Amino acid sequence: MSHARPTLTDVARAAGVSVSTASLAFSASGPIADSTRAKVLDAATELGYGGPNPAGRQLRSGRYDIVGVVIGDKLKRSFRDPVSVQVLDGLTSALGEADLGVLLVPGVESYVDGEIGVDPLLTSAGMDVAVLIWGAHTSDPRVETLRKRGIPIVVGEGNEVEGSSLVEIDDHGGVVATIEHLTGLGHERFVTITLPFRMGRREGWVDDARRELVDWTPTRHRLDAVLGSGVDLVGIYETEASLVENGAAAMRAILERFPDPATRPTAVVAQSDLLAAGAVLALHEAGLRVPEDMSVAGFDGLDLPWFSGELTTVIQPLEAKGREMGLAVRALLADGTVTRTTMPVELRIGTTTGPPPSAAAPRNS
Amino acid sequence: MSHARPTLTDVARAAGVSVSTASLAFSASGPIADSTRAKVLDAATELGYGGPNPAGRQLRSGRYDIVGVVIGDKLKRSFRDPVSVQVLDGLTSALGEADLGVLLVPGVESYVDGEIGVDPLLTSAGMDVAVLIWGAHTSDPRVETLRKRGIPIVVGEGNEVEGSSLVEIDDHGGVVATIEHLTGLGHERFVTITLPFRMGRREGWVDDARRELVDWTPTRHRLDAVLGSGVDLVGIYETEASLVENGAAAMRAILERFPDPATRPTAVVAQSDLLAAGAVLALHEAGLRVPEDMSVAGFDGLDLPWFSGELTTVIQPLEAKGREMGLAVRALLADGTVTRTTMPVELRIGTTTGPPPSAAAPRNS
DNA sequence: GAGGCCCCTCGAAACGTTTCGAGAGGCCTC
DNA sequence: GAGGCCTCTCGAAACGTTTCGAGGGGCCTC
Repeated sequence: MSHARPTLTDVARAAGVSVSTASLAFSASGPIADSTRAKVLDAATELGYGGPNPAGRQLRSGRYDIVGVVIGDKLKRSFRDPVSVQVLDGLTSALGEADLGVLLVPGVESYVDGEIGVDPLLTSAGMDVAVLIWGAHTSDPRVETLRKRGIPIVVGEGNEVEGSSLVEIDDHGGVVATIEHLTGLGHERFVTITLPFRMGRREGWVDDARRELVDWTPTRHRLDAVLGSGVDLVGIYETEASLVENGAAAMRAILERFPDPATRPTAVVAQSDLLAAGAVLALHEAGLRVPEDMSVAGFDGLDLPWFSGELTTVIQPLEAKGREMGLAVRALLADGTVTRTTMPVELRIGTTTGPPPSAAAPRNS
Repeated sequence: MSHARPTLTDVARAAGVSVSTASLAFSASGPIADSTRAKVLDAATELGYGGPNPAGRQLRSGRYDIVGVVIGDKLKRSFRDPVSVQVLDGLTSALGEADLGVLLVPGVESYVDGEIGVDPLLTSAGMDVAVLIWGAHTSDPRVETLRKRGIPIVVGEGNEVEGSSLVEIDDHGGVVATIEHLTGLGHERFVTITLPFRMGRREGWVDDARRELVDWTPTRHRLDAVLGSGVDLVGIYETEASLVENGAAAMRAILERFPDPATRPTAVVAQSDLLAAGAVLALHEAGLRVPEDMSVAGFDGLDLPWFSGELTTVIQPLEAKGREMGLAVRALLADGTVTRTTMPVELRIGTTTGPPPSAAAPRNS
């Protein structure tokens, strides 16, 4: 008796009220006299009652007040990436304001032979809405699972998924602005360093066949913007992860492939700031100057306190994007409103881009 | 009818079996003939049944299969800090392996006049165990709340909380090894840059009164190790957050307070790698060399790809610590076993520490 | 003083599942 | 051929809460 955890019924009995009244005292959702509430709360304290049992509440009300947040393929990668972290940050604060909890869900359990296993949490955990932070297509097995469970979805950076809310940024516009800035400076030969293409990651130069396999939306959008701009793109280097070391490795590969300064690409468009920063580091390592020998532009607008100089980059409102997703969740929860938002970006011109070397020191000198 | 979501009862009826048998087909926890299971599963697919309702399951079984992870005072800070991120990473993978979900819980809702408000999620969300990643004391209101709810606790880096599992690292040993390394090199005048002291954050030099107010366990352990080592500690600089910029600001304050190279401290013990890295950057900024003009040691063993050289630091097994917490959770869940673990650390001597300037260039030269 | 209205409290009915012990039926063994 | 055991299925009983409509009582107004 003293061992079993007290229930609302016990509290009600001790307070001398009905169970329904006791419930009201906690939920604050119905009319109740202050004196009655106090009586109930006192009885609760007396008995060591820790508040209504969530399971009971959830079952009866049909609400969990929990949002499942599906992050990249590995928790590790998502947490390491400041971009995801900032989005997550905006998202959690917007959800927290509505007293919604965030349940972390790994994206996929396994990736074997192209077969994607859905994480058990996605199939069994209680949640009112699911947020797919990084992309989804209609054929996505995760979408399939959620749809079957009747859980509404908010997608970040994905293809349009029927009946789901979508929040994305103007990737295309950002990259186009970058390219225009660079061509305006006189650049003619470009290389681009891309984010991972798809779940089956690899690192290296991209050929035509591989180019068709871009599956991850931001990668595709940003690559398409370069391809569509008509500039002379002499190479596409695909990375395994958006990290400094990957950017550095990419730059080393670029320098190795184009040893001759005369024919070397003069501008590098990296799809993320960390990749760009890594590229700059590798250039310095090789004794080259930025932007005198090569211009490097990034994407994200991260604040890199350790980076000397300032990256030319596309500032995307990461935290605001997260918040926007949170608002989309709340709209879905409030009245089922499906929304679609595109966040604007802004080109910031830093110290890592400048005129190409041929312009600064003409070939005939 | 076709509108309402089907329940297990509907599936059972459609499959021509009892509800309990249908339940067995999903839970895989009882004996059931393969043919029967197939029949149930087919009926489920037919009806578009997405699996057992979590609320029902939770209510009946009393298990949520969810672990509440309480992070620092602000989600933002935790996510920005690679240290937390790595711990979180290890924790989530260890929990994921047991199919336990991670519910993110902001530590406190508010901090006003020393009054700590507990986040509503802590009082109302369903969870089997709570993990306090960064510290707790017995009088902690969060501990109070959880105890009342009967939720077992795993604490990382905290005071011992009665009846809770604890996972910590050997802070003291790490700092002592650092100090010994530095005194061995001939250093005599030390400064230490500390992590935040407590929830009410401030930045600046620490006087005796403030020194009493250290509330955060790693900060206290590491500071006590310096104080107890008997070296000449000429200043304690407290930071507001463990970030590169805070370390740089601290170093600027140090250089300002000790303008004379002859009396300046020659060794800086920073309580984190980011602080140490920031300190090194600020030294370079001021035209000083590391370690020739000043030695800097950190703590954490982070991998900083952008840092030129290698930090002398104490390597703590962050991810392993997270995993260890996950194991503690599982032990608690399995049979209520309360554990207490101290993880070992290891001093790594890098390129940021060396003999003090007086030794390299004696005063009488 | 009576009628009406508002504020508060109450009882009953779900919400959908798992668990438990009982029991039916089939097969093996002696 | 009968007994026993094993495998599988079943029915009933919770699990603890919220919600809904009904209704009781007090106070204000006329």
